[in-house]
Amino acid sequence: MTINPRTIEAYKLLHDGTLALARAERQGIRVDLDYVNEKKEYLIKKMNRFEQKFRSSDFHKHWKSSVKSKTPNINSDSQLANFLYNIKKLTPYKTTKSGQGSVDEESLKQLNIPELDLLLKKKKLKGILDKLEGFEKEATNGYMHPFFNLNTVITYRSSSDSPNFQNIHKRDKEANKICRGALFPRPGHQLFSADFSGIEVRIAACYHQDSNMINYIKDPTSDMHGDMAKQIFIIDDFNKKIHSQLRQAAKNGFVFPQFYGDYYKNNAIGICNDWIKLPQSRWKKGMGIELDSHCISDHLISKGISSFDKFVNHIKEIEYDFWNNRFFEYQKWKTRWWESYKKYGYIDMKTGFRCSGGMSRNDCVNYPIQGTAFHCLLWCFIELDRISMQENWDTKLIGQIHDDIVMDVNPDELEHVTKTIKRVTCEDLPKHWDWINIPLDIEMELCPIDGSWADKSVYEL
DNA sequence: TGTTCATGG
DNA sequence: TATCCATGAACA
Repeated sequence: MTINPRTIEAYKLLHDGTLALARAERQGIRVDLDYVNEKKEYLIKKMNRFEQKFRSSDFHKHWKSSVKSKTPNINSDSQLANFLYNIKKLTPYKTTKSGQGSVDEESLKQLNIPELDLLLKKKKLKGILDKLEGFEKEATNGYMHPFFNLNTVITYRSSSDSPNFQNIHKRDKEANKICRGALFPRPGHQLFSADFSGIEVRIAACYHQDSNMINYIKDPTSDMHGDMAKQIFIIDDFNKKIHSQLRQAAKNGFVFPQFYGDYYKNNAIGICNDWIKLPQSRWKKGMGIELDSHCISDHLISKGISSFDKFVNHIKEIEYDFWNNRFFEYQKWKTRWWESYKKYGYIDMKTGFRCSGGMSRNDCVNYPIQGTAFHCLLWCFIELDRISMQENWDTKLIGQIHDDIVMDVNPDELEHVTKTIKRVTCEDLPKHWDWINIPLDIEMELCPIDGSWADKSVYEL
């Protein structure tokens, strides 16, 4: 599969984008190396404690006795898999792509062996430590300069490396605090970010023009994920605010996987494991997350979903309804798009790139959306870079995370900068590309003056 | 070098 | 026919 620009404008987007991103790279972001060293020491000590505890356990003794000649490497996933699934003959919760028993976090948790928690905790800390060491390695004179590439990704999105600025820990609270707590603006400045809300969903709508989807986007009182949560968890009281965890479960366990081409059985498993913590194998009363004063499992059982198999079937019916009723036009677009690819051998992005060569059905409907959504951000990034130089801003663009622009802001310029960002993203961009006939929106976050990236809070214009 | 695991969108 | 895209570490 290859993607090539078909217009001068498409080529120019990458050319100008490369220049704008190069200026952000040169600017860089400040790293507090004393803080990094302090946290590294803390992490190493904590990791050692988990490791010592693990090494003194019966589990480890058994593992050690099972390997010939020397001690097992507790960092080796394949040695662990061999011990668990070949020596101890445990049943793997799931297998990897190549058919081996998996030892990822989910699989180890399912085994319910307390010692494995020690290994998992150590591994989590190791990930944080690696991130800090990456910062340290790439810092010169207290600043690091992550690269932003436009030539590495199959969909013509961007990537980042040395260090990767696009996968710094965020969701885990402790990891967020440690990793982002190492990153600062120039003295006297503030870190700031502006991210497009639901840009892929909105850009997808520019392609498929599904009327129900457009209503969801345009009507601020509507809530697609909330509606799906009501349907999935069978909540009749439509006046009641959907429990935020259930809404998240619907969003990340059903809606997005469905958009990317997943199907009901995986959704059912994912919702149970990752989101409502209801073990499929032991579906019973009093388990899963709390809903009001009782557990989600009790609620589902009371609604007739009395086993995991029934839940799978329930999700199957919801999937049918999702594509054949709720988002019927989106579904038709996917079919048309795929048929057209099979007939002509390529598909064209709204931004002037042509994707040709071998693609699966999922690739075919996902690539143009992912690429185009990023091109929206890239156009804004180029425009803001141009304006910042023209108006001689002290505020600088320093990076980008797919749908998120990151800046190092002079507090005196804050108001002008944020108004300019809002105008460029929500007005100038849709004027520049008239195929954007869906309203766009951004959310902004600001850190205190001299505060770290871990200290950001919502910023209202 | 390919696989698996973590992280992010 | 069945989850899209990346980087990076560690191991075999």
